[in-house]
Amino acid sequence: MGSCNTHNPSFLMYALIDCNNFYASCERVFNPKLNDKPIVVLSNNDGCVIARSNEAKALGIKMGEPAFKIKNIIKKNNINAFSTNFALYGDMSQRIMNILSSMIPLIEIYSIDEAFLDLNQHSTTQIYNLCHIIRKKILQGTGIPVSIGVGRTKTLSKIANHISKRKQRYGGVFILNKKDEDLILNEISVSDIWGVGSKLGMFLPSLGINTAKQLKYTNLKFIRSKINIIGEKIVKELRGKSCFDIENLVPSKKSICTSRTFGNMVNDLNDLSSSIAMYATRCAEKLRLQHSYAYLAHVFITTNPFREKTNQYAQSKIIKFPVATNDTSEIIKAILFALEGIYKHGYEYKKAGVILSGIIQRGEVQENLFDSKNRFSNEIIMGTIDKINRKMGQDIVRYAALGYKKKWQLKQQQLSPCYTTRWSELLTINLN
DNA sequence: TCTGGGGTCCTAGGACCC
DNA sequence: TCTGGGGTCCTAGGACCC
Repeated sequence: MGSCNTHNPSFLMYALIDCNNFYASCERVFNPKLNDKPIVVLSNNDGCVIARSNEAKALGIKMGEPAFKIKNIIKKNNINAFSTNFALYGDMSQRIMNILSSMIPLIEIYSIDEAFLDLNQHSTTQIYNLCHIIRKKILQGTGIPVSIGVGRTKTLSKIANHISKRKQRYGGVFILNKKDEDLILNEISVSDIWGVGSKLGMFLPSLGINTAKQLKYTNLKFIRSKINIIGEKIVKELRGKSCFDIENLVPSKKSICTSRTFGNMVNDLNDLSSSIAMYATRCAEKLRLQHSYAYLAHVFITTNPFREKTNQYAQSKIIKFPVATNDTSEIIKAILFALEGIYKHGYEYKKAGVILSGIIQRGEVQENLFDSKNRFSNEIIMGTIDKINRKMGQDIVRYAALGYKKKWQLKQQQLSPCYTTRWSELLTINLN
């Protein structure tokens, strides 16, 4: 944890580039009929709204709203609803990040649709021109519109981005210069600051702090005592002292989770076991992908908390491996054993998951004197399975515990084709 | 009426992000 | 009837040690 950079020359600038309504825009790229039409993208099981086009926002559809509650609005306004297509969004994201990397030496891929850029080598005029070129290149190369905000710290660049996205007149690029900061921060509500969530968004106003400008001029020690060290860093960032650096190296994950809400209620232990075995398999794959090992595995099951009238049950268990592992069969075995311990007959289960933690790198694995496993040959087997499955398709080679009948499978009734990642689903254009 | 002090490590839970 | 998924960091408090 580095301390804040107190020598932050005024020419040092950060940019935040953010794709506009990313998932909705991805759907649009391959289906131009959707231009100017309202679009929503739904979470797994077509459950909640997780992305909206501007037109859908204008119709009053809220983020996170359950789909069944807005069925009528969707029908009445001919809103195009899509199931999530992460293969498509992930691939589009990669293309955008590749374009950025080719133009800017230091970038941080912050999320699937956002990146921070280090622009410290550039003057304000250069930055302005560069940002417009970036927008144009991404639009030409991928069809995705983006907004760019520039400021003296990451937090200020987030605020600048907020403005560029909401005020059409800036043409998608807003540069927050030092002299204008107080004026702009005065217009920003504390709850719109990066790092201020729902709880702080209510708490800060109770202290009389309503705008970003008010927070900026609040005493540091006061904030430290009332909130925590992150609160203090946010204030410093608002003052132009950079506390959050550009992180251009992708750190390996410290925890790996695979969990799903089921398409249908599940009450049978066998069905639960096959789903859990599948999640353990995905987790182990992710673990091997970053060449790490885990010594803790966590399994959890829960009934549907929204169904208040039915009996509720939620339980979890953590298993500690004698030697850190990334072997799918070993993880499945441990997880299924733990599941038997927490499973209770007579409940309708709605969600289950597996989390791996205690993650370490290859060289850090402590061997155990009483270890009976042949870890060397297991690694070769895992590597081979990964290779085959990557080439031939997920779960072509699978453990028997996964089964084939999937009562718990997702509902995805509005899935768009994988235009960019599956040969059979490439877009075809009729030239007659 | 009184019950040491200080350090480290670990973990559960909360808040935040997209 | 129908309500997502995958992460990170911080803190408080307990266990343990000297």
